Amino acid sequence: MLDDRKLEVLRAIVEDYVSTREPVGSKSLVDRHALGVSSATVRNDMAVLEEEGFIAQPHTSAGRIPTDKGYRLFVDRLSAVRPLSAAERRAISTFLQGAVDVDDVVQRSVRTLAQLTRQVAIVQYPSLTRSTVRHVELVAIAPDRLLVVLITSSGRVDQRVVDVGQPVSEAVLGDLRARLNTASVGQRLPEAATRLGELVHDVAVAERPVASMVVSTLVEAFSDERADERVAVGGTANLVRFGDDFDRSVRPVLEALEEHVVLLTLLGEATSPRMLTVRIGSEVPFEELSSTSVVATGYGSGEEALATLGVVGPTRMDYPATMAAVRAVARYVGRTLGDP
Amino acid sequence: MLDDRKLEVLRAIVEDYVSTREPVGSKSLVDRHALGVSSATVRNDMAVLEEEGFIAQPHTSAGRIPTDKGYRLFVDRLSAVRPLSAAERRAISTFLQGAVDVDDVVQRSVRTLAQLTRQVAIVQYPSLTRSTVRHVELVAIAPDRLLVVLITSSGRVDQRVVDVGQPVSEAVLGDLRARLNTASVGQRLPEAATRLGELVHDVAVAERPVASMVVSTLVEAFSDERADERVAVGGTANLVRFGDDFDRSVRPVLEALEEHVVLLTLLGEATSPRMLTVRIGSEVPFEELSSTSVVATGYGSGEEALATLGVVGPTRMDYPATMAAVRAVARYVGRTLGDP
DNA sequence: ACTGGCACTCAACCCACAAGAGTGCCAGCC
DNA sequence: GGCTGGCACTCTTGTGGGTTGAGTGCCAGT
Repeated sequence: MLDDRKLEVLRAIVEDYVSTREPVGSKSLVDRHALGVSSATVRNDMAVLEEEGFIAQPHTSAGRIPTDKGYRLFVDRLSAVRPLSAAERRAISTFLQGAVDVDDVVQRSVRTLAQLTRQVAIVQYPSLTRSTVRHVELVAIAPDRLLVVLITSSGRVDQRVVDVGQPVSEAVLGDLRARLNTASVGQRLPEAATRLGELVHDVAVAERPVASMVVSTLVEAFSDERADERVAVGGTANLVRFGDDFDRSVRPVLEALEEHVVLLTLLGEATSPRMLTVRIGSEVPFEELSSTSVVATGYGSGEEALATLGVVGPTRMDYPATMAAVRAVARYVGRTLGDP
Repeated sequence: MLDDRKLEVLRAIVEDYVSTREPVGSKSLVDRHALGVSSATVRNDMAVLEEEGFIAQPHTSAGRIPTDKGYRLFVDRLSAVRPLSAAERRAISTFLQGAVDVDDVVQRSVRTLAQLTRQVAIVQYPSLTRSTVRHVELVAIAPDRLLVVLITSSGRVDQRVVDVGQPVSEAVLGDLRARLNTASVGQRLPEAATRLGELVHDVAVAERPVASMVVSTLVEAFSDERADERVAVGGTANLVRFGDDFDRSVRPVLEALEEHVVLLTLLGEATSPRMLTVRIGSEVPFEELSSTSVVATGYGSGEEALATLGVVGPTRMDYPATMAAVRAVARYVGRTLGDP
């Protein structure tokens, strides 16, 4: 049904439409791509492609534009993974080089990604639940009040005050501190949580209430969802491009992008750093964003993702370039943030 | 030169132009405002106002629109401070009611302000240098390494590790901790810095190096500029309004608003919570924003400002309403964040 | 000092027409 | 059977001209 040439025609249409932003006709197609056949033949192929739903015409006697289904086929089977230019690589690494802390890394990543893809970039802060415990600290700020400090591998610091209800001696505190650290340091937060839970039983009965309160505070800090939800957005100016139907629908898109929930849903479940998620047009789970596409991937040092990043742009985007950029930035960020 | 009626005419022009977004002519003016004179008279007045540079015509035989100078006069002398409606007040207070921490307050303020004014809202995080010290904590994480924790009145927590180069006994640590707290708690950060500086001389010679290192770490934390620079932006979707010349220039504005430096400059030196800064069109210190106006004010509990917030919108904005909204939100935020 | 009236200007709108790009289809060719 | 050239047809886009109407400036009159 779809022989090689028809696929080739589809690819040519996608490429031309992406670069010119105008419906592409059979004539200009054969001019720009050495297809080896006449425009009439291409027209026939296009008729088939249209019947199959891969392309459409905005109105009779205009050129064709790819449908979401067409882009999907293009992304899945027709696009080569275009490697980044050396200049682009250099840009990424120098941009991220100077970062001083997690916040800075994320900010710079957003910028880099937005500039590279000329689209809206979204970067999720490293997820607490995926990072590991680096250090736990206990401080008595009053005889019966403790300051609990949690430092994670991603560099985030969280601290809370606990009223333990009974005075705690320095010795008990030191013992508890040591136990907490040996049990949790180096662990993923969820595992650390279970380890800490078991730990309570090993403590002398007299100190058990204290230990249990401290542990539950820590566990609460582990699963603090707010930290998980932090997201940085950049390059929204790229939404506005001259001469674009996308242009009229900028407002809803901007509005959607101010909703944290939307951003998080867009990035989706953190995929493995090796995988790239591409959602095209109607595949994007928001009505307002149905004329946009989302390219996202997880980042992290190991196999599993620390968090997710990606870009949002018009369905008519340069997928190979965008995918390459997203993947490259994710790799660099993963390296930078992975195990500092 | 400018008698009362001419001022009245200017005010009518500003109000009509703001609400209709179309150049306003003499005829429609006399229709909508009971000026008590004929359109011909108004025409004469308008000719004078134009000569003086308060209004201009986009092209011959069109209505007049206010110039920046016209808006300036309007803001300075012609606009009454329109009090907020009860509903608006309620909206603000319920919006800010549920906030759980500083981050949350700021996020909610941005949203509230953006919705209320239908413009782009900017809220600066409470400035470290303007808040006070609530608590200082020292923790030995190794014999010669200390964790220094600083908690400020705005709820921000900052901690750093210091290598003091010599072992520190628990007794010395306790002494130092007590001295640090009595010297600094309740002080503004800059004053606290000087107090701490003096404190070093009172310490026994043997511990002076340690004290000095801890103090300099704290002082560094005080003046950490990054914390000062945090700014939240919201309501960018409001930039896009149908049928608007502003519409074409959205891109540069969006770009400008992604620059932290720009945002901070726009908010300007934190003014007293009682003062409202209005910068109109060309008065805004950025070329790209010369068709926008900025309304900003400081917020805080006392006389002096904790930080600044404001909105950015088209020069053709409803100044009285915007100013009232900015002032009201600032007041609520100041109350919420001032002395929690 | 204000008003009514009048001539003038100019953007905006409408309409009609031509140009151009693109299509679909068919008959013919290899 | 698949490809091509040709042709009639469609529909958007651009252009020119005429009209409309809001708005102005000015002047003579109250």
